[in-house]
Amino acid sequence: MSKKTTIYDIAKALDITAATVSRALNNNPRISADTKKLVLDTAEKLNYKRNGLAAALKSGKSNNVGVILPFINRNFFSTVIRGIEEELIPKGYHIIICQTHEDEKKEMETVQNLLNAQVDGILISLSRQTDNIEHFTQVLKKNVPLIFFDRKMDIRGASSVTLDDYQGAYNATQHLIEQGCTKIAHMTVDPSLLIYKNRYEGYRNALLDNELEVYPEFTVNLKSEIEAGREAARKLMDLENPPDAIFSATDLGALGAIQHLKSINVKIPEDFCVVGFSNEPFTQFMELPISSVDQSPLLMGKTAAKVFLEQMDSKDVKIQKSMVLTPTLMIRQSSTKLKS
Amino acid sequence: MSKKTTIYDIAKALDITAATVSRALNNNPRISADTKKLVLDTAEKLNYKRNGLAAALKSGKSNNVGVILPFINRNFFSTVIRGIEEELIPKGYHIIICQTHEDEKKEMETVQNLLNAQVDGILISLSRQTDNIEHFTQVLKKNVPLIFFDRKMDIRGASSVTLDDYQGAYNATQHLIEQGCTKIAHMTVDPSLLIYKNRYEGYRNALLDNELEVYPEFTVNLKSEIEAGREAARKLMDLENPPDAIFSATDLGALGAIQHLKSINVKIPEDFCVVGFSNEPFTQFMELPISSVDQSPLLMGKTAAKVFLEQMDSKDVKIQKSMVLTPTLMIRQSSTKLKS
DNA sequence: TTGTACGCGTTATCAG
DNA sequence: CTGATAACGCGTACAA
Repeated sequence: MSKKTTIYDIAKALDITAATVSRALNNNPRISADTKKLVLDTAEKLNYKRNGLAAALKSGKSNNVGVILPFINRNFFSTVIRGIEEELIPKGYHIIICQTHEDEKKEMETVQNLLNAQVDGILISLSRQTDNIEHFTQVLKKNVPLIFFDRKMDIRGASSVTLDDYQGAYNATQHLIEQGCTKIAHMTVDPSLLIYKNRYEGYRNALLDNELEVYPEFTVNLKSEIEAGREAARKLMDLENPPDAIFSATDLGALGAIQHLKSINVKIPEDFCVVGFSNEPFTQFMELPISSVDQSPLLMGKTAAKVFLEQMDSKDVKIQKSMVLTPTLMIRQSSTKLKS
Repeated sequence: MSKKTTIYDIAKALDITAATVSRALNNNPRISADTKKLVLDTAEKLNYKRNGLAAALKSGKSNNVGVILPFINRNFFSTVIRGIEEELIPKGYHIIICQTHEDEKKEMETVQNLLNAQVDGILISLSRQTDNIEHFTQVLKKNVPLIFFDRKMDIRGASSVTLDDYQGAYNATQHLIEQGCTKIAHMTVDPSLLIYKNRYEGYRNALLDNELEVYPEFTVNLKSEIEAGREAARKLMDLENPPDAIFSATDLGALGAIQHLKSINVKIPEDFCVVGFSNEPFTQFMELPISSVDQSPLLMGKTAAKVFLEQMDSKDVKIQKSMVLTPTLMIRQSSTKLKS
């Protein structure tokens, strides 16, 4: 089981001091090429492995960053993570991933845990809108970079990388209008979350800009689940004056709606168009591929990571950056009434 | 920005020694209830936060465990992670997640990184079968618990939690036979990976046990992608004597096959049955729901975590545990020829 | 029950 | 260019 070899061991072997070894190992200029090579060689020989913890304790830099998000098992989020990894791992960082399951209390605990673990930064997608920002101010007080992605909160000192949800929704709605739809319904989730509020606004303003009426009964709340989508569609179609299109703020909602519509023999896209949001993979390979708004999750992750790196590079100067990515509408069969 | 408060600060405030504070904070029995309460109170008052790094360095326990897997953005794996989290986070552990993207070199690097970061254990799902086990023996030499899940490797000292892939495949094939299918093809991925080998064996033995012939040309390799599934199905159906059913080792493969079959107007399930493997969510909500073998990912994650905890609890005694979970066949429309 | 003293492995600041 | 020495913050024998 042989005790781990430390820089002290290799110092003894070379009859020099640990300080010199440390310098050799860390590309410190104040060392001769000869001894450096000597150190490196015997380090190899003794199978030396640097103890990250000790270095972290001393330098105050753990090389860990925390990523907090609602769920990991959703393509959007897991792809964001991938983006973050692609930027940060090559720089020697480790990613600690924590799921909140949309639980605010868990979010606060998690932030505390990560701070205690001395992470170098926190990238977070909010679990839900909350008045409580105490845990975030604590992060900032400790001078730990805090970057929101997708679901943000406006806090002095915190950066953010988000999608232009308003624009995405506007484009989707505009597209439906161009397909000839005039009675467009909207399925949203939790309007207290900024992203859903913005999607609603985009929907609403697209209608207004086209001089279409905004019927309150055409906007329904639902959870992001298929059953809820089915149920919501049922309600909409039971209206006296039912819609002829749905712009859903989630893909699963759109899928549920389509399932219900098919069950009552509504023809899509001929008589009814549907657009979802998130561009989850399944939207492509359904029998009836579903139009959806892509959120560039990979880019979002990479961008958030880069913002973090910037903050690290200039920790003295306080930077606060808000970046907004442009969404892309993926037009598929579910909303292709006109063949141009 | 106020420097972080340490146990020294709170010791000074109470005019006692840091050692006492430490004891109070760690439920050490050798302390009076009075001073303990006093310490806890002023710790609260001074907003003390324990420095995990320092504790880790001293105790040799980082409270971090590494989870290494091929991809995070696949329902199976992300759900395993969720299972691991549910067991380990309440115990105060942090989860460091690393993706290998099926790259063996990256896997080896990752293992090294995690060891240098002094993780308390490593849970891993192999990227691909490899002859090189050096990185694993290093883990074991350092007496760090190593637990394989799903994709394992037999190494002395390492534990594993896997699915009974053989049984899953056997059941799926048996089910197809019971539906009246006699010419059953199999789509596999990388036969060098144990899981796929076992699935093949299960398929094969189910045929043999039912006195059906095993045609070599009925087994095709593919990557786990839709296009590959389509392509493979095309090849199979172009045979002189084409199959009347497919048992695919992946769900995406099954989906691709179904897409091709539909495109050439083969009726499913009347004239052709398909079963996949993994029970990915999309299999349920396709227009034609796809039968699939469920792998109990949540349970697998929880079990792997529990095995890890056992190892930690008795680090002196070497435990090596191999657990095998039983798969469940989810029968859906794609293979329901007979209505019983 | 509490204090003393030291070490975990590394890095940084001095001198020399 | 290199050596000695002091931290980083905490835990724990040992002694009192």
